[in-house]
Amino acid sequence: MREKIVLIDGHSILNRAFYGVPDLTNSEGLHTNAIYGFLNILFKILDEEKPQYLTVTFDVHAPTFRHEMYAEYKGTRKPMVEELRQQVPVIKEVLQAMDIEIIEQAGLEADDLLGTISRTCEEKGLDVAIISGDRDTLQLATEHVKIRIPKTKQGRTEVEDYYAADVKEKYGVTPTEFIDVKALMGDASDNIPGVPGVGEKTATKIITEYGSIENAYAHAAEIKPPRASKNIQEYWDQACLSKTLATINTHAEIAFDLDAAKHGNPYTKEAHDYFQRLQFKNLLSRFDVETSENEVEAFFHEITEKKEAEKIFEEAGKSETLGAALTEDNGNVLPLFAHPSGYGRLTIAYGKSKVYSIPCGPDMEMDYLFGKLCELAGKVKHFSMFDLKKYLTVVPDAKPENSFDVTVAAYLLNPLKNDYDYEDVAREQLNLMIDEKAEPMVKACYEAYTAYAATGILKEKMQKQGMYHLFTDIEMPLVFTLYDMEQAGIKVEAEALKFYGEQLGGRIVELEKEIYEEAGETFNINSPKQLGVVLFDHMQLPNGKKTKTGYSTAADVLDKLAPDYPIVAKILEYRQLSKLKSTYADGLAVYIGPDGRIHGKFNQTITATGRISSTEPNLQNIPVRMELGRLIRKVFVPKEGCVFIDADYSQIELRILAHCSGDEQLIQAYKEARDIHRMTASQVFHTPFDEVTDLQRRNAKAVNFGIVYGISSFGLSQDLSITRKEAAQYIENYFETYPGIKRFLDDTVAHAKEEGYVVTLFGRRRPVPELKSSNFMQRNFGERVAMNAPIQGSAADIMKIAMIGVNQELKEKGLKSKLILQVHDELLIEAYEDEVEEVKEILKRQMEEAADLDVPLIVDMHTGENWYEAK
DNA sequence: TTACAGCGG
DNA sequence: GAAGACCGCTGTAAC
Repeated sequence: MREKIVLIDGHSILNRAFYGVPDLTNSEGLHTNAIYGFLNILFKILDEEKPQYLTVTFDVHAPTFRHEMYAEYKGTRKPMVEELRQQVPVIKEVLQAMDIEIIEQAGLEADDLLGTISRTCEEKGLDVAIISGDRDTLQLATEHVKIRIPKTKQGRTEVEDYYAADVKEKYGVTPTEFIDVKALMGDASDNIPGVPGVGEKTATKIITEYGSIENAYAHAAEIKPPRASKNIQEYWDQACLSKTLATINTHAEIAFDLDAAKHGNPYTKEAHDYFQRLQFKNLLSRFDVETSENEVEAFFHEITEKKEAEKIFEEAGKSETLGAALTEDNGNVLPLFAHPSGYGRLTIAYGKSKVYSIPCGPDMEMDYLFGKLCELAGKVKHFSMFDLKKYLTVVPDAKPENSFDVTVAAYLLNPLKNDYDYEDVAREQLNLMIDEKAEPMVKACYEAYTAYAATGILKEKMQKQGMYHLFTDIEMPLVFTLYDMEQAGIKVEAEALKFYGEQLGGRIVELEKEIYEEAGETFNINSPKQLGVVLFDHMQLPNGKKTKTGYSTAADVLDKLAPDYPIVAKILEYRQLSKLKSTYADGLAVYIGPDGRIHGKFNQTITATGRISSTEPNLQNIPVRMELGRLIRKVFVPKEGCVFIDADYSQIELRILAHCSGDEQLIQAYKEARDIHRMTASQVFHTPFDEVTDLQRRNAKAVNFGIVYGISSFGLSQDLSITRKEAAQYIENYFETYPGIKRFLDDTVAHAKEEGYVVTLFGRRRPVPELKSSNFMQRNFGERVAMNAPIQGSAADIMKIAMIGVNQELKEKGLKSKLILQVHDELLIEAYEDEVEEVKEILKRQMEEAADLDVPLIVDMHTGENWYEAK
C-alpha cells in the first residue's frame, strides 16, 4: 500500500470558497464564508482520501506573480476584496489549531511550492493529491499525482479528478504539452500573453500535432491556419516568454519536511474553540466524540424528593444570582398533574455546581413550584431568565428592579442577530456547545445554568459599553409594561369586522369580472407574474421597470398607466381591496379571543434600532392613510364605560434631529412652534414664508423625511418624481439652510466609521458593519443607517420611557384605565369615562417630559368611541 | 423558502 | 458607473 499526501492550494481554494458560498458573518461581524467553504472542501477531501500526510500552501502575500518582471510590465492585479482579505489570517490560525502543516515561502508562488513538493513526494514513492481551483496545476498530473478541482454547485461540492491520462482525455494533450498549449493561447488572468490569433482550439491542434512549441516553430511553415503560422514566427519571443511563465517550477529551493506534514487528529480543543467562535454549527458535529464530556453537565441533577427540593430552595434563596427555566417536559408524570399552563418542570441554577431540575409530580405540583419560584424571585439580587415576559403570568411576583432578562441583555449587546436563545448565549458568552439531541432535562439545566452564568458577563459588558442604565432603567421595566399591554389587549367588534370583509368581498368579485372581461382572459390577479404577462405581453401596455423575475407590477408603476388604461385602475382597486380583506378583515378576525379582544404580542428584541415590533397580529400597521382602509379602525373599540385616548408625538424624529445637531435655526423654529415644513420650503425654494405653495411644502416635507432616512439624491428623486439633479439641488439648499445638520450627519458617519457603531441619546448602540464593506452599495447603505439609527433609536428610547411612566402612574394612582397599544410615536389608552381628564394629563405630561431636549416635545391627543374617531 | 406587494411609523 | 431612501409584519404565489 502506497502512502498518500494531500497538498492543498490554500489561496486558490479559499478564493473558490469565497465566491461559491454566500456571505456569512459571525456575531462579531467577521466574514466567514470563505473559511466555511474551505473547511467543507477540506473535510470532504480528508474523508475521501484518508491521507497519511497533509500540507496547505499559501503565497506569502497575495496577490503575487510568478514572474515579477512581467507583472510590472503588465500592471498589477486587482487587490483582494476586504471581506476575503480578513479571512486569510483566520483560516491560517484555524489550520494551525487543527495541527495542519502550512507552507509559505517568500518569493515563491503557491504553484511552485505545490510542484516541488509534489515531485519530491512522488520520487519518495508516495501518492499525491493536489487540491486546487487553478487549472494550471493540471501540468503536474502524472500516474501517481492526481489533480483534484472542487466545484461548488448549488451548495454541493463536486470534485473533478485528473491523473495524466484524464488530462489527455479531456484536453487532448499530455500534462507536459498542456504547458505548451497555454504558451500559445495565453491566459489573461495569469498575465500570460500567448501568441495573438491563437485560441484554445488552434493551440491544442498545433501541440497535438507537433508536441511542443519548439517543434512547432521548427515546422512553422507547415502550420495550418496561415495566421497562426505567421504569428508563431513573428511573436516567437513572446511565445517563449509565455512558456516560461506557464511552467510551474518543480525544483524550487524549499525546506520541506515530510515528518512535519504527518496528518494526525485535527479535532483538537483549540480547533473546537475556533469553530465555536466562527459559529460553524454543523461542522462542530464532527467534534462530538471528542468534546461530549462537558464539565458543567456533571453538576446537573434531577430532584424528585420534596424534602430535598425544599432544602435547595432554601439555599437558592440566599444566593445572589438565580437562573431559572420553565419547560414543558415533566418527565412523564401522570397526566393528572399536568398544569394548564403547559409547564411541567422548574429548573434553577445558582452556582457552577448548583443546577437542579425539578419535574412536577404528586408531591410537588406545578403551582407549588411556581409559588417557590415567586418566592425566590422576590429574594435574590438578580433573578435571571430568558424571555421573562413569557413567564410573568406564572411568576407574577417578579419585579423590574431585580429581574434580569438575558434575551433583552443579549439583544442590547448586538441588536442585529435573529435569535437570542440560550444555545446562542451559551455559545457566545460561555463558550459552551449544547448538543441539539440532549435530553429535555439536560436542555432545561443548560437554559437555567446559562441564565445564571451569563448574567454577570452580560452585565459587565453592558457597563463597559455604557448601556447598563438603558437596561435597568428602560428595557427591564419595559418588559413588564409590554406584559401588561399584552394582557390588556384591545376589544374588536367581530360582527362589524365580518361585515366589512363581506362588503369588500362583494366589490372584489365585481372587479374581478370586469378585469377578466377587459383582459379577454381569466388569470390570477394576485400573481405578479401572471399579471405582468397579461398586461405587458398580451395587452402590450408600455412596460416600465423590471424585476429579477419579470415585469414590475408595483403600484408606482401601475399608477402611471392608470389614467390611460381603465383595466389598470381596476387592478389597483382590486389590489387595495384584496389587501384589506385578506390581511385586515380576515387576517385580524382569527386573533379575536373568547373575551372579544385581540391580545397581540409586542416584541422587544427584534429591531436593529430599538423600536418595538408587533406580531400575531401586527397592530402597528392598521390602515390610516386611505379612507377606505381607515374605516377598519372603527371596529377597534373601548370596552363598556370607556373611551379611547390617542396621543401621538408631533414630529419627534425631526425634533430629535434638531436637538442632536444643535442647529440654531431649527431649534429656534421649534421653540417658536413654527410650521417646519413651510419654513424649510421657504428656505430651500427661496420663497417668502407666506407665499409657499402647497406643492413646495409637500416637497419640503419629503426632504425633511429624507434627511431622517439618511438622504440620497436618488432616493429623494424617486420619492418626488423629479430628476436626480433637482433632488441634489434641494439637498444642497437644505444643508446650506441648516449647516448644523450637515455637520451632525457628517460627524455621525465619521464616528461610525471609526468605532463601528452609532449610539442613541440613551446609550443604545447599533453596529454598522456595512461601512467596512468593499461593496459600494453596502457601504452607502451603512452610511444611511449610521445617519438614521441614532434618530429613530432615540425616538424609540423616549417613547419607551413615556410608556413605562404612563403605565406606572396609572397603576400607582389606582386608575383602572389602561395603556393598550403603541405605534412608534403614538399611544392608545382605554380610559374609563370618569378618569379621562386625569389620564389625559398623565399621558401628556409623561410623554412630553420623557426627555429633556433643547426643543419642546409636543403631544397631540384625541378621544373617541373607536380608534377611527380617536386618531 | 423566497420574491413581490403593500400596510404602518 | 454601480443601486438605493430608514424600521418593521403579513399574505400570496411559485419554486
